[in-house]
Amino acid sequence: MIHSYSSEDKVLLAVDCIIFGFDEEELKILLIKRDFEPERGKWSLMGGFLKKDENLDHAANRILHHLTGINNVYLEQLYNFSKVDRDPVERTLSVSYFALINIAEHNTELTENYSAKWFTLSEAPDLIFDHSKMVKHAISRLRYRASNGPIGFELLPEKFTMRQLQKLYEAILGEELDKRNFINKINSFDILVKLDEKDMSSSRKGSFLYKFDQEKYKRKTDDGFSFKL
Amino acid sequence: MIHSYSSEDKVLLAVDCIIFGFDEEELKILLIKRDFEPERGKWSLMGGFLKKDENLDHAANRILHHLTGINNVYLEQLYNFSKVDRDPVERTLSVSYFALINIAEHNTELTENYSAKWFTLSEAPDLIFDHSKMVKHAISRLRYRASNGPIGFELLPEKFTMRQLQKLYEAILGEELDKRNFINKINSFDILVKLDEKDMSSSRKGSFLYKFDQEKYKRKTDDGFSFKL
DNA sequence: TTTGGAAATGTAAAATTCACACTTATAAAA
DNA sequence: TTTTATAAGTGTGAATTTTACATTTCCAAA
Repeated sequence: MIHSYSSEDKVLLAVDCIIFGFDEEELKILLIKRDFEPERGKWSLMGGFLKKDENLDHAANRILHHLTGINNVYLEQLYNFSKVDRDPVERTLSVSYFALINIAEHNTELTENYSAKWFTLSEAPDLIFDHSKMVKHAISRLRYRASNGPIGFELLPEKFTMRQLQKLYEAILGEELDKRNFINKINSFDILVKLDEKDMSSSRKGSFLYKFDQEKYKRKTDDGFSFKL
Repeated sequence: MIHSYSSEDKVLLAVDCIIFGFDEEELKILLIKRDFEPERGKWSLMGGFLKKDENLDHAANRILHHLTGINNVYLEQLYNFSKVDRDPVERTLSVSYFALINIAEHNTELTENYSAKWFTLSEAPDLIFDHSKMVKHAISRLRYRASNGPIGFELLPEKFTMRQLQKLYEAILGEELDKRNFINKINSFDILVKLDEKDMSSSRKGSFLYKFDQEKYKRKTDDGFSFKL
């Protein structure tokens, strides 16, 4: 039995998070303004290095918690970026993760410490290294998820209207959807509970509030059920 | 400007390849019997460590070439497996890649050197570490690719019959397909060229040979065209 | 009691997917 | 040369899914 692969090269492994939020109108991403080298003053994704006693999901959670104060967020590993000179300082690979968080729930003190800011997708500045490529990739994965089933309830308040949900999907997919078709589709998934509470803020009539039913969702996905928007 | 991230942990990064082949009947994977520690004598995926002057795609190609003698293979990065104790020798992360190769084209001398063997999916033995999980994941990605468009022409000879192509899809998807529906679908993609040559080996009538038209395919995919099987 | 405005709701046409069976071409055998 | 055996090749109608589209309902506020 051997005790190390001693002659092999070791590398630095970073984790960079594409953090999506939603403000009832537009899909946004959270970026930080670097006050450290390299590329001080430029915008980038929030990231950090993998520590030797944690796995990647753990690192992504840790990094996200640092910036937002939130734990237990939707996080999904995307891709390993590995171009040799992608980081000018030292050979570093980076695993991208995307996260979905409710903008209202994050700790603004923390984000201010990092000079972080929410940007709509179209207003987002150029990013350091290959971070812009990571964002593109994340958007396409997010769209894929959205057009293949329910996703993104993390981006809404616990109780929400169909209208809000539709707006979220429209923001993610970047296109307008038909109200009736959308509702029919969502109802066909059978993963929402209609409350008998109404939101009166948007109209005189008021619109019913719904909440996401984790149980039903779990049952469906466990049965190998495949959604499709 | 700083010159290193000196205080950060570095890790070993492996690349493991799930190598798919096809023998006109069944989908197979190529596994090696380890004659080195750890887990000598057990079956595993072909893998290797990332070197500091190469990117991951390069490493995957290198590893694949070592084992099969083939270059320029279809390779796709899958996922970074990072559980802290996944490798008992030393903290190692592994990025999985899946590859599609034509069984007939590989260098059998090389594979024999590695005591490598082709296994059908159902006959494959348990693998070391988390390699079985990697294989599962790869199969599901391959199935996804196959049910969303053309893939796997690498697994067939340059000229092939519709029957062969259908058998390949059936092997990948693990289900029988209707001949007419299959042909209609493939034709609707408009990515094959019908040759006026016939393969006489399988029937008295003989069946026309086709080849994959890289150009047409490229044009379609460039246009954001989305296939769907 | 009237009014304004978003919420809620159903249906028909179009497109896609699916299920299904007979004819044809040819080599080999008689 | 005729017959035979075998996989190749081919089209249609039913079922399902997706899309497009307009009117009525509810309620607070005036």
